[in-house]
Amino acid sequence: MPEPAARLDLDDYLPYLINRVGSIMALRFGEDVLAQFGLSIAMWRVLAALSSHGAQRHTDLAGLTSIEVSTLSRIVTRLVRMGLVVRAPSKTSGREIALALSDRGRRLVDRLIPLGRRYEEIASAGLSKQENAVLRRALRRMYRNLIDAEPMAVNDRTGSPDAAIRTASRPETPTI
Amino acid sequence: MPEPAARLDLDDYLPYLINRVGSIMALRFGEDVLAQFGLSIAMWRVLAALSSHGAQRHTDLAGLTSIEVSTLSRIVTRLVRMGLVVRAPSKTSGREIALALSDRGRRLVDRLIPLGRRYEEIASAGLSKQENAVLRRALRRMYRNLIDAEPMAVNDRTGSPDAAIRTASRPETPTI
DNA sequence: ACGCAACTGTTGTAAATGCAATTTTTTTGC
DNA sequence: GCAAAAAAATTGCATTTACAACAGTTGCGT
Repeated sequence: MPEPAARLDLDDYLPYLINRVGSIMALRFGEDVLAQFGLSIAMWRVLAALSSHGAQRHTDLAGLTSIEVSTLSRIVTRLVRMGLVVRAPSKTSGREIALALSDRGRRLVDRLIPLGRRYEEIASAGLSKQENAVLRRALRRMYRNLIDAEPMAVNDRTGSPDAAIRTASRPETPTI
Repeated sequence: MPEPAARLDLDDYLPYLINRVGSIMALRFGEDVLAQFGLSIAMWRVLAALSSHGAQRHTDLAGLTSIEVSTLSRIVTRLVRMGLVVRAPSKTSGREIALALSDRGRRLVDRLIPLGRRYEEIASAGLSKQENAVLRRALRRMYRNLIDAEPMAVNDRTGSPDAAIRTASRPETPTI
């Protein structure tokens, strides 16, 4: 007997709700604001992370921004060429490179921040202070839950031979 | 007169929190579950939307999934080739519902739904029923707010009379 | 000191993505 | 009924992305 056909109501499914808000938010902010400055969403994320957390190594920045390292590498190259970011080889370690905002980059970000805040306001209009607080706490909690979660064994009937392998080879976990 | 250097605290910035949760959630579910079925996140979104909302036209499906129409077109082609989706030949005078799950597609989705639900649980573990409800309501409200919002750009002539409902159709790049 | 394993960042390459046509289908005005 | 207009769907093409391979560093155990 097949499953009782567990129905899925998208409009109450958390991953769907989150993706949908994220998509429209990026679309709007990207088109309405960032495009005018010649920036993509990814670039803005990099700049914002550097502004908020200060100078970072490449790998850490990837974790902060949820951008894959190789993708980030090219984005940073572009930001450097645009004069918004500077690369500073670490004195203590020959393999690490510290990334930081240039003066121009900092000035740009400082100009962008109020616009981002404004969009945040627009998005969360109508939410009470409590609701807003709950929302943020919930999102932070979800992130932690997912970071800490063990990979779920999803087996059909036959034992999958690679469960152990998958556990071992889990690269690319945005460990903040 | 320079701005008071409005500081941005990423860990309290809604777009950032949302993007971060969306990224990790997609990464985990995609790697742990979907990969074993030969599906990408985008494919799963399409299948889930068809399951939840029934047969859809191409454009509507794009709106539902926040996937750009041309991208969706190719994804659907692949799903059809995989035998999971059928393009209902739009009868000459009949209804114009073009895309639907095949029997095989429906069976697959029915098997995937509990797994998605499980991940939803994992993600929202530790949240009370009230918090969970607030979270969902907040996300729905944010979506509506952003759909309805006027572009706040500084230039261009005002009053875009195009009241047509805007649908998020961009990327696998959720938010900032 | 040595060698090997793990870390860091970059690059090669195939696949995915988004925009702008282009083609196909549906609606409309007469 | 039919041609024009509008809307929907697909495709061409340049850009972007992710995975893997690579090259250079560091750390650590022996």
